[in-house]
Amino acid sequence: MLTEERLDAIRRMLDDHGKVLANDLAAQFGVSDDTIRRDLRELARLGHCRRVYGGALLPAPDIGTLAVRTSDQADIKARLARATTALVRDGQTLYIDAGSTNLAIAKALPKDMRLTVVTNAPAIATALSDNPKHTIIVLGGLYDQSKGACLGAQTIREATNIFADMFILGACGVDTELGVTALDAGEAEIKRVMIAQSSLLVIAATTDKLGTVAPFKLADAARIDHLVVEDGAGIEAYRQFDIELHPI
Amino acid sequence: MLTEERLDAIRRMLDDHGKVLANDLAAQFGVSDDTIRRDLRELARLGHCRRVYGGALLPAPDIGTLAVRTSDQADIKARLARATTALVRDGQTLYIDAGSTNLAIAKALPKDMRLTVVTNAPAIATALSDNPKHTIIVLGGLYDQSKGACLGAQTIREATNIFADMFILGACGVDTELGVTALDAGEAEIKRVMIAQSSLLVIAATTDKLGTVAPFKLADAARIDHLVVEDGAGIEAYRQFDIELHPI
DNA sequence: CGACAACATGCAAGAACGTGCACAAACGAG
DNA sequence: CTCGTTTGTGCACGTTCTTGCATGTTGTCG
Repeated sequence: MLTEERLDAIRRMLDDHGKVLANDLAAQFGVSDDTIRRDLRELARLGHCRRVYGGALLPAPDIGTLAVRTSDQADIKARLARATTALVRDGQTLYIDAGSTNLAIAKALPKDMRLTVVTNAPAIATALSDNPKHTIIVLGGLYDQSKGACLGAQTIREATNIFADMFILGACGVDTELGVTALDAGEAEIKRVMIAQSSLLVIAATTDKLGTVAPFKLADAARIDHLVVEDGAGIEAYRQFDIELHPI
Repeated sequence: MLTEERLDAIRRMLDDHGKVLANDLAAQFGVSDDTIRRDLRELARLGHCRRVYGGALLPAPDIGTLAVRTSDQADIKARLARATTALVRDGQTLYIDAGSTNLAIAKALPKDMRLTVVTNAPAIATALSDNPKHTIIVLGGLYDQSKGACLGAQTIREATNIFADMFILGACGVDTELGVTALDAGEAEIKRVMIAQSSLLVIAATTDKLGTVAPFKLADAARIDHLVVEDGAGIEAYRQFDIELHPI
């Protein structure tokens, strides 16, 4: 049997059953476990499966989805959230877009202030469900599962009617030279609108976002008003733009 | 059985019943208590459950009102959900409005069907985040914290543009004489629009909803196409309206 | 307080794994 | 045809992962 035939057969078995066991495959094809492991490694590399101890599964279950990202670096995000919510004043209207850091910020918003929160991330609306003093406006439209946010024309249309005191901009690249950037065209469009409709631009970012550049430009670095980041990560370079730095 | 399969099975049991017992799980999977405890620790670390003495519960505590209702009668709601999702066909467009039963239904939707789900409940959009074959449309607008849904003029305006094969109507009163009713005027308005825009009207209700009447009328009982309820609760009276009954 | 169940922790056995190497078959160039 | 190269495979080795058990600790209930 040719190697590629075997790989194809494994893929079919994965599609049929959702999982395969390395032992079974070795016995079934009459090859060693090592060969099967090599096959699974190759299939995983091509994104056709996800290796687990004992075999492989279809790559369907939530890898890299919001839940995982949320628990990632949870302590840092909580500290970023506390520092960011300190910038909020009673009575303000906030745009908050999607992202796990922004979700942490939403949860940390002071419950005793009257705030209006406008968001295109359903998870953020849900997180604010037990804050009776907050007015929450959801921007609807087509929901992008991987981003956890509503994107597209409908969402943008709704945003153009709402002006805010502050926009808490979610995960993206921040660079002194190339400014603030987003990974995705659809994501970028709604973020640009939110920037245009807000007085202050606030970014809370983990260190890995600093100095990185994504394809779609949102704004110059000078447009940023407040930057909340971990201390030490070469943040001094941002002072030249009159950005208020909040190291944690 | 692969470790990850076991973790997944535990998560499903948690979703269905709202709780799991370490002993039962060990017996059921044929592994030691220690292994189950390790699994529960891992699930708790990922935020999928909350460990308690003897087992684990759904992570209810911080989200307050909505979450309490969610874990309440979780067992019955999971059975209602399974019976309701059996009515869904590949390629259909569904309206799903807010409510803890509807959230359970959304989670139980078959992942292998291409569905378009339109909802005014952010929690339902979030729950469907890991279903890549589903198209999700969020109806935005002013978010009502106590209902967990977007209500009001903006939401209604968006709904008037979307027609669906089926509307899965959430918690309200159902009575043979006085029809389907809602507790709240704002809630009632959006529900009426969703009813008007849908071919089939489906209601999945716990027994306490049957025979109760709320102030705001949504539709006559005869408008209901499918009624999914617990068995025995005097459901025969609904047969006169040509409603398809699905006792569980 | 005492009995007992559930728990955390450390440890050891076995399974699964990655890596490096050797061998054989297939292949192309001379 | 012969030689060197490439590719696929199996084996040996050390490593990592999972699991169950033994230990001592903590929590629950009468």
